[in-house]
Amino acid sequence: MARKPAPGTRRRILTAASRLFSRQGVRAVGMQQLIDETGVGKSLLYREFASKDELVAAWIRDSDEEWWKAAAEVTGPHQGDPAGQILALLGFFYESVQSPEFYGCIYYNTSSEFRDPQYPGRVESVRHLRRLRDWLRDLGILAGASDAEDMADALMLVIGGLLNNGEVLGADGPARMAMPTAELVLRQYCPAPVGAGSA
Amino acid sequence: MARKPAPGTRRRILTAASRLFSRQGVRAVGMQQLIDETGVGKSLLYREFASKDELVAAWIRDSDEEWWKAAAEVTGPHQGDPAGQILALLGFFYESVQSPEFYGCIYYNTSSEFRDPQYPGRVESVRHLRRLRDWLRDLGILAGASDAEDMADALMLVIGGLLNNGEVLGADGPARMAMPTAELVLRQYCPAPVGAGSA
DNA sequence: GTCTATAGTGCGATAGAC
DNA sequence: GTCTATCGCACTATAGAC
Repeated sequence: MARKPAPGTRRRILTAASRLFSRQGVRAVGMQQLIDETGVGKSLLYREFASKDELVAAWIRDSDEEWWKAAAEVTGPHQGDPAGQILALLGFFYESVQSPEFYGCIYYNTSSEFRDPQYPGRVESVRHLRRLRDWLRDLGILAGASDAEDMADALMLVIGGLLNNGEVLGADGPARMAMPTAELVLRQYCPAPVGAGSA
Repeated sequence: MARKPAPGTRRRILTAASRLFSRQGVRAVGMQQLIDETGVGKSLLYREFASKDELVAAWIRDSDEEWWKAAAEVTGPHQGDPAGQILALLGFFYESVQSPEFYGCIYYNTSSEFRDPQYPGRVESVRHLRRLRDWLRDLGILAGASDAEDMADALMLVIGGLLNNGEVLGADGPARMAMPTAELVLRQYCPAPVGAGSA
């Protein structure tokens, strides 16, 4: 009889791709490298992912999915306190920047590596960032922000600055001001953002 | 006697390199493309720049130099008003993001494309961003900021967020909040940042 | 394995200043 | 014509996608 297809091959490729792409960047990693790392054959790799472009897109989609799960875990304990959820989210970002495993935000980085708006990995990256922005807006509405759209965009500025400066200048560069700056933005737009009594 | 060396060759290569690298990213542009665009011969190109890495570093250095000239012009009219200089600088960033010629910040982008801390183009990029941060700190001191280091880092967050979100999400995304957010930061740290009378 | 593209080298031909 | 900067092309070797 024929050999059964090994389960989890796709997952294994995705895991290796994630490690290599996020560390070294997409363009710096060849398909051969994926093959060497996973031990998977070329034919199988190309059966799972028709092209490198498609693999990149699948990696971004997969990371996006994982990210939302992690974000839900982080904000879960602050159910019913949208401002607290926003701060918890920022704290989550800040932690990830401090990790030795942080090599920059894959959504910003992949967009920066591929400028063609049609490039699948960029399309997925942009989608992720838009979703994040919209989530912040929704939380802003729940928190009673005077202008949730403005607040969401201002917070995206802080997040983008945190992630990108964190990669280039390190966690003790501008990144260290992410939490205070996010709180400043939150105070600007929300009636009683955090456990702050009026002065 | 002999043929004179054509003047401005190096400049011409640098100009073409700047156009292509900033638009498409460094890794996406081949040396052959530079040769085609400039009409320069391969041997001459490699005489001016011993390697692509060196060309990239020279391009970043050159752009850095140009940037500081432009920044001086922008802040010049606000001599003696350091808070005004900071706002003018932020306005300058915001304008560049709105330009149709904006393809993202070359310093953040190049750092994101090359993760090796030793890569010359990254070294130059990091240097540029550090200088910018230090300049903001110096302006903060002149403006009487309560904590100029914190303020400089917070402003770097806004700038990084502006430039990177501007490239990915467009000038009417989070980028539009750059000026209000910078003003918010400035008000937080400076006694009388802009023409703001106490309420 | 195949085919393409890349960085980088080197040489002969040519263009131009004297 | 002489001399040289520069171009254009052929070439290697490596790495890439598929």
